[in-house]
Amino acid sequence: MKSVIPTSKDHNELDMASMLRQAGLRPTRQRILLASLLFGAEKCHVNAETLASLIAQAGEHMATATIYNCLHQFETVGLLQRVPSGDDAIMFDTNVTHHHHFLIADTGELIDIPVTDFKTELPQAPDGYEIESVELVVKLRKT
Amino acid sequence: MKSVIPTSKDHNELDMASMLRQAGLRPTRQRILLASLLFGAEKCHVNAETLASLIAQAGEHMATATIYNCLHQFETVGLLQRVPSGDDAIMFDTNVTHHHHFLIADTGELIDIPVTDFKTELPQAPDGYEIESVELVVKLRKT
DNA sequence: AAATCACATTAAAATCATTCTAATCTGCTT
DNA sequence: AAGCAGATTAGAATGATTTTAATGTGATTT
Repeated sequence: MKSVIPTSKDHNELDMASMLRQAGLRPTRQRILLASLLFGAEKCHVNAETLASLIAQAGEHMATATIYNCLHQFETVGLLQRVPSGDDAIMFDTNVTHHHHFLIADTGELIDIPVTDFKTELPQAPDGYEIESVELVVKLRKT
Repeated sequence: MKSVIPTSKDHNELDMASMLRQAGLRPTRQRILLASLLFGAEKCHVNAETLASLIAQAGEHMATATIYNCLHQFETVGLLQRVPSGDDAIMFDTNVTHHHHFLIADTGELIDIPVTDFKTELPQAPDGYEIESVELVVKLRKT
């Protein structure tokens, strides 16, 4: 017999489903799972591999292609932002506000820098072009 | 009978050989060829594929692994600098001075921005770390 | 100038992240 | 409940890069 009282898991899934719907994405089982993993906690910087581990840890399964599809769809609708990364895998950020990054040289770890932490005077865009985005990466090494 | 008068090609090769030696690299035939292609002209932004084409155009041949090896060695000794790139291939820059880049969104083309073109007030590095490098990428799209 | 040795180069296979394919499945509307 | 567009799937394909294990080559020593 299934309980009628919504559990916190159910509640979370409802949240994620409506978030997805608002973003114009059909709330499928796998998109809801990914959304829970990404937006439920405060995990900030992920790539496909990170997510695969989280999914496995949660005792679930998902095709690799689906993970990539969803990451790109989430990016397209503005739920995620692509970020520069030291290594070869594509990294995404759940923080979609305008901000920059510290990149720890030997680990590849990323740390957000709020834009308010410094000011930049931008160069002029060449004729025929306009500025789409500005990304600053400050690479750090241990002292 | 071999001429004793150095041709301009010979001259160039001598230049490249001593450049390599100064950098602590043995001036092998393939490193000299690559150096000529990279530092002889004003080609600025290259990847392994670009180089392979240039080599083919010059009527020469080189193993792919050698191209990658040399690119990494040139980077290690400071003859090249790695630069961020929109696509998946690793890009190198023959301009090793401190500067930033415009990245044309749809072509992936890079354009140097001299540091003098704008000022940046850097954020404080977290405790235990120091700033190794600062890279600003201004992404452009056609108006 | 021959011998030597560490380092380079090589072709081919291996790897790794990502994308494609073609078949099957599933939210959603009727 | 039926049908359809869109989603997911496993597995094959791709493309950049790295590894492997063998052979070749600069530089140094004899």
